[in-house]
Amino acid sequence: MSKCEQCIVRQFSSLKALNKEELLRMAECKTSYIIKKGESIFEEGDVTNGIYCVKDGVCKLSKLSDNGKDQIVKLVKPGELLGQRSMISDEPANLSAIALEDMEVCFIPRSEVMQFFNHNNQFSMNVMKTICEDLKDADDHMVNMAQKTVRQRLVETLIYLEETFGKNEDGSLHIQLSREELAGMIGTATESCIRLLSELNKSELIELSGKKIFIADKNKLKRFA
Amino acid sequence: MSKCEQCIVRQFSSLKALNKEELLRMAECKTSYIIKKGESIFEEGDVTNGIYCVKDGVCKLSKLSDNGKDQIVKLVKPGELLGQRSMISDEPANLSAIALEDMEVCFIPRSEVMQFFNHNNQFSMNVMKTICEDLKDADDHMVNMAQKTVRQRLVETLIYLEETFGKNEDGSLHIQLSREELAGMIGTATESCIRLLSELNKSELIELSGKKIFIADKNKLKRFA
DNA sequence: GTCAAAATATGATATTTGTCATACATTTTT
DNA sequence: AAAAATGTATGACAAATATCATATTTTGAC
Repeated sequence: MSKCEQCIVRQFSSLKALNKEELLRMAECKTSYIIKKGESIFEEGDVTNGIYCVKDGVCKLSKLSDNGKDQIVKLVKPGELLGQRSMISDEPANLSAIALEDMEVCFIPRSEVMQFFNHNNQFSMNVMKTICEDLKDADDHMVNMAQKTVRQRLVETLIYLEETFGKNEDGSLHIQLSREELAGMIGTATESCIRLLSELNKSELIELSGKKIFIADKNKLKRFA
Repeated sequence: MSKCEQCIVRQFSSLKALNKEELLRMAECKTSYIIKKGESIFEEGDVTNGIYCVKDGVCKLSKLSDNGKDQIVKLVKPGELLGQRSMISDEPANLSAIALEDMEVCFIPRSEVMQFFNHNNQFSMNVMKTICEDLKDADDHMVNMAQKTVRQRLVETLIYLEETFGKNEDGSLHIQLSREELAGMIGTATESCIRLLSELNKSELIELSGKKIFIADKNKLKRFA
């Protein structure tokens, strides 16, 4: 059983507020999982009974809409926690968490987290601030979905992906999304997404090479949105 | 200065967890305001320095999009609190709160609320659960904006308005929104909103009479969405 | 490596939605 | 009451987007 004390990603989440004793307790009760690309950590409606700490890899949080399409609500990267809202609301998951890459996650049972939550004020404050940030992001995201064109959303998403997940050595977006997933992020049909990418490519704002996407001129792209 | 102890709407918000002593303290430091229809309680970017408790009247929480249109994110009714997220994040307001009817609200300074927050566990838990609920609603709302047609969103919004704010004696929706505001809720152009209302009217699913909107057959309307 | 399956790309077309113009109705001001 | 301002309604049209069909390319299984 690996020690939570030495886990680097802990520093990036609410868990950074835990003291030595709490970290030892957590190390004892946590369970580590390897999640392969495409597999789910939990799905909409699941009773999770705890939170997950993402140690490595990125996952999508998505929700199946009535029209049968999956809308991606958020991407989650190492250091972030999953299932905090469900834990506090004491409700089943509202979103599915599916790995976009191979992942390493740790599960911490609800009972344990609630102990920290009730006895460590800094920890609970951290969790609350995270949820507040999520709420702000969700509101802003909602306004974008309602008011911006698909092209604007695509451009902004591409820039977000580069700024959040970085580039490979060759300059291409590090995070790999299928066209269908990218469409699911911006809320459009897969074909429309592909068509617009093609168009941006022809305008030389981005470059496509197989699955790889290069942002040729970020500032020009931003202005174009 | 009116007594918070006797305020009925308190029962509907996180404030229900406060004890007698806390209510007395709150009664002493709160400020009551009358807000006229159309006036704002606070606007995007304002530093609020406290929360508002809605005693009477309904307001909209909206955000100005880059395209110059106001997107309505949420409607807030008596018993609900405003500005909780900003208080916890310690950030300026992300949304504007504008009265849709004449309102009565009480302002409770941040310092006071934080006292309750830090010393009354039930209160802070209530606040957190409210924010978690808002987050869930925002995520769901976002998926709807991204995946549903304008017609679907209009139909669902009309049903939501009836179920949440009720009907007048004559059967018309109790809450009065301008066409522009209704368009701002569903995220579409005012003309499109008007046109679709017209269409629903011709299909005899709703009835229009001046500003009044009657839902003729709710089940049929639901199925139609 | 070969084949089948899946993902990506593109064309043709239908549908939805936005924009602009204008008419009509209602409310407010004078 | 008249005039102005605002809100609502509708037509004509343009633009954006979805859908369906069909290539083409890539990936994965064998």
